[in-house]
Amino acid sequence: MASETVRDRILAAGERITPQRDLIAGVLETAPRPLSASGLYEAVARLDPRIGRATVFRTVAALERAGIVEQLSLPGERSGYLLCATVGHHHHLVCQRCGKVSDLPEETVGPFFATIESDHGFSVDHASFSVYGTCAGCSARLV
Amino acid sequence: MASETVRDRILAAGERITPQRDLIAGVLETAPRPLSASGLYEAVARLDPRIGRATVFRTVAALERAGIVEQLSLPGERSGYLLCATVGHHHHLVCQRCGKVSDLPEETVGPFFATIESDHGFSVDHASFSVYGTCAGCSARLV
DNA sequence: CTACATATTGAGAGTAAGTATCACATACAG
DNA sequence: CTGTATGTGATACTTACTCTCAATATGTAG
Repeated sequence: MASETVRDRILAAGERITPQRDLIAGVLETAPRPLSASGLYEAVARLDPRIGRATVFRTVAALERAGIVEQLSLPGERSGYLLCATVGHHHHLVCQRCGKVSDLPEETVGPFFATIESDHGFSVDHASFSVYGTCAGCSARLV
Repeated sequence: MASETVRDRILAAGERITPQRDLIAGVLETAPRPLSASGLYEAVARLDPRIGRATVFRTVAALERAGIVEQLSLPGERSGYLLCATVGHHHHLVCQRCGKVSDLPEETVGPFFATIESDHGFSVDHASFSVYGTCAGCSARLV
């Protein structure tokens, strides 16, 4: 099901399907947490060592264009690639205990941007950010 | 004044002052917008070509430790180094027209984090983000 | 003022992420 | 099934850091 969905989303975005893209999307799909560039490349190479480095980056770029993958980047850390369930632009909550990344819906972010516009006269165009902390599941486990 | 303040802030953080650090802090201080790694290195080299690459990065790291510099990073873009007026952790509003970066005060961000905690059961530890758009000044100029 | 322990520097090599190039291969529209 | 636009792999290159190490400078204690 999920695999078919990713295929559909790639096609819907006007991108071609190739075995390499299928494989790379599959790796991202099964990863429990964001993969670094080298982590992704190694995981892909383990499944098919003939896939080149450039193809991995090109595929990630294609998946980003299709809105399927997002790149997380944080100062001082290597950036990570993440397959997103939510369509379109959105933000992330990253749990520092379990590494799980969940999507932050527009409803939560919208009022915040509205505040910025009214308080600072700053017209928000876009923002891409991740909030780090402890997810509900991990909090419960810590009681 | 500003230079003295930066010196004080470096010392207060328990970091040593060296001519190189003074010079690099000065470059960041006069930069109107965030400097990329290479931009910073080139600007520094123009003032003193004997300063090594490693020193520039080490100094930036020391200034980050002292809370004087923040690194902006955005997916798909080179990260930028920025001298911050505000002490402590904070966030930025980046104007896409004039490049000006202003600080986003805790008062604006706090309620947003509170919403995340109450709506998602997600305990926020930290977040470092930049919001892109058009600042009040540029908006006025566009009327 | 001097000496010393400790931190910092510069040079240069090394690593990781990502991009460019180009001949060859393949997806998919017609 | 054929043609063409697009994708692929190999490889070289660029940018952004990081590491090492001998030489040097900082700030403190005497």
